[in-house]
Amino acid sequence: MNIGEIAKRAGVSRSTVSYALSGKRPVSDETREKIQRVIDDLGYRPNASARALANGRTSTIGLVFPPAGNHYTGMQLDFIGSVVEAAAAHDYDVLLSPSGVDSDRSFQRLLGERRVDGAILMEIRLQDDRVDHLAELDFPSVTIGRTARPEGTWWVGLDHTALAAACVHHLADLGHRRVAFVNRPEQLLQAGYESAHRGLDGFTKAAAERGLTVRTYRCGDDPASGQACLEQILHDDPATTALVTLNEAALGGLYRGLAHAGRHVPRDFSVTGVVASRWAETVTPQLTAADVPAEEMGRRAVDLLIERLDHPGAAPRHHLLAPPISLRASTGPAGGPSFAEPPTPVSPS
Amino acid sequence: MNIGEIAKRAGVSRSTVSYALSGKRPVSDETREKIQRVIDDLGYRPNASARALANGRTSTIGLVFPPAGNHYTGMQLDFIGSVVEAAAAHDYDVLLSPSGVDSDRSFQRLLGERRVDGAILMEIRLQDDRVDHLAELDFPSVTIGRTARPEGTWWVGLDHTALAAACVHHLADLGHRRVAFVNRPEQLLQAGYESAHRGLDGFTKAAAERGLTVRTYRCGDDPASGQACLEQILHDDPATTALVTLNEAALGGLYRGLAHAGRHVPRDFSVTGVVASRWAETVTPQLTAADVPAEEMGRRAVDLLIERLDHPGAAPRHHLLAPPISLRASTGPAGGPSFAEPPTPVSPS
DNA sequence: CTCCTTCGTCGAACCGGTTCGAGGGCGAAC
DNA sequence: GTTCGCCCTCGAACCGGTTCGACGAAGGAG
Repeated sequence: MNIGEIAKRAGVSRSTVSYALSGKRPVSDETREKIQRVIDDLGYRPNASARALANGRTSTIGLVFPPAGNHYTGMQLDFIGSVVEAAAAHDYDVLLSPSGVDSDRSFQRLLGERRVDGAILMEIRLQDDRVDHLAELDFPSVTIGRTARPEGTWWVGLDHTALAAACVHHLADLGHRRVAFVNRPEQLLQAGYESAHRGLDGFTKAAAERGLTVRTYRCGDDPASGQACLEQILHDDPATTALVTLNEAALGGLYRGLAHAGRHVPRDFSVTGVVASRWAETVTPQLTAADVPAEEMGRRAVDLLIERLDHPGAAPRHHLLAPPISLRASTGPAGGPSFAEPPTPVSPS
Repeated sequence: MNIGEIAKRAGVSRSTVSYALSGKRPVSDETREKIQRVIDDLGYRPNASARALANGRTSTIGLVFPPAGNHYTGMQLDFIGSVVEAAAAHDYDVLLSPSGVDSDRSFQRLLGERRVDGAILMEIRLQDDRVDHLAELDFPSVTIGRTARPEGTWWVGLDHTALAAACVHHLADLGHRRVAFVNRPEQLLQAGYESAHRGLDGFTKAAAERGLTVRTYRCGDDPASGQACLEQILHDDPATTALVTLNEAALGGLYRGLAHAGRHVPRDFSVTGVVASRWAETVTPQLTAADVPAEEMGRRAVDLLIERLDHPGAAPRHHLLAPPISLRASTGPAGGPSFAEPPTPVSPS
């Protein structure tokens, strides 16, 4: 079931079969039909490894996955799904690489062994050895996120600074004066994760601009940490009336902490942040948030990579996205109705 | 930077370099060290395509992903993560295939073009053309889930029948008599999804055994559908006091619907089901549920596949898992404390 | 009737590894 | 001093495609 077999049965040479399939040289109608008939009969498909060896391209892109052991968030799933889908539309496969540690084994596999034509990197750090390494090699790649100095590289990113600032302004406009910020875990900040740092910057600057009193927290990527973090917030400053979070996975715990503390959302306490819409709509009340357009980002990353592969030497391009805040049900005016309404038999969740 | 270059610089033949690397024939210490030095200097790594072509194995396994366009659930992410991680431990890469439609394009790519040595399939149906097709070809594969007749095949599965029954018994033991079942979407049932059918079976039989009054529902995989479904349940039978769900993605909506209807969980209404622990712990109150051990299932699937690849002709093996119900906070006795306790100022979420 | 194109096809080389059979060098046994 | 055997290394063939140069047949121009 290889090309020689097809050639033999069709009574032509191997090269003719190849040309009939690729169309790179003219083949007579008669011959082409004869070959096609044999191929259909036998269900022949050319061997991907042989093809990759011959023309130097694997038709596969690598998706460098955050290090395993972390808790994966829903956002990451959305990235993966959209990347796979977009790649399929361009006839590319996606190879998953659980890399993260710099130039580790699986990273070497992808590049050194030429398993992929290009790569998409997730979970970018401000200083990122992987990105530097790829740039040095001039290996075709696109990052989802950007380093401290993204000039001259290919990337798709979110304007975390602006998004966090927008959250602050939203809360300030509602009259909130004492606001907490719930960031990603300590270890991710130390590792230099882009979203955590840029989000914190945007929050801090906007809060200073509006003269807010703020406290910032780092919080583990799980509900239990979220709950603990919220208790800490209310312990440190019981007068806090709102929070901004980048921590999707802790969200359920933050809500639970508020419920346990007897703070009703949004009457007594407002919550907002930067979260994938799927999650924002899962919690009750639904979260007012800057929706991370994960699906669009994945798709755009693939499109950029394909462009880079098809046009080597093209000028670097990027997309910086800043989705608007979707108003849902988790924010309200500071102070709330302050019992102007009767304490109706509220239905707790 | 190919094997010939290494050979030339080390002053040996290409085959000697190959043997030095693979160890399949003895090579003198002196020669081996000389070769190793050159390899280290140049950072040489053998080309994966060439190697795959020569020895017929790609060191890659395919993960056949549910069709895109579906909403991905957290459970799927856990499967993917654990499969990638387990595969890396065996020095295999993972190629993602967004297949699902029977014998479609990307399925053909994986098998026909020999991109992978074996495959792991997710989202199995009771009658599954993909599984039949692979069995016919005797292509090494393992399914996460099992068909109606899994005898003689390799799989890792969950005993959905037993799990749903355990949920029913748990509720019946607490005194609930009118219970609803919230299944996956209509279209997945029609497609024959295993979990939806076996879960429904287990629920129905156990409910009959315990003499419960039940209603069953199909519900879209998103919060909005969950909320609508809950409204329907209370509309159809306001005396319903509990529900069992297989629908992770709708869970947030079910909770929201209960809150809107003024039913407190678990005082007025109990909720349980089969859900990944990560989600069960995210909602408030935390869900009493049979935790799907997604991480373990992914790992076992890889282990089985590797075993099958390493020992062609080995007797088919499988793992049927039935994790116990984790008691959390979403179920309670039917009728509840019925205001024996004072209506404390409950904190609504 | 020749000469020159054009068209369609073929054979051979190549991509970068692996593997098999053979052979050179050397020490031990006779 | 042969002969045998072992250890190590080499050359060649092969995996299954792609691609280049060449060549024969047919057709048009002179």
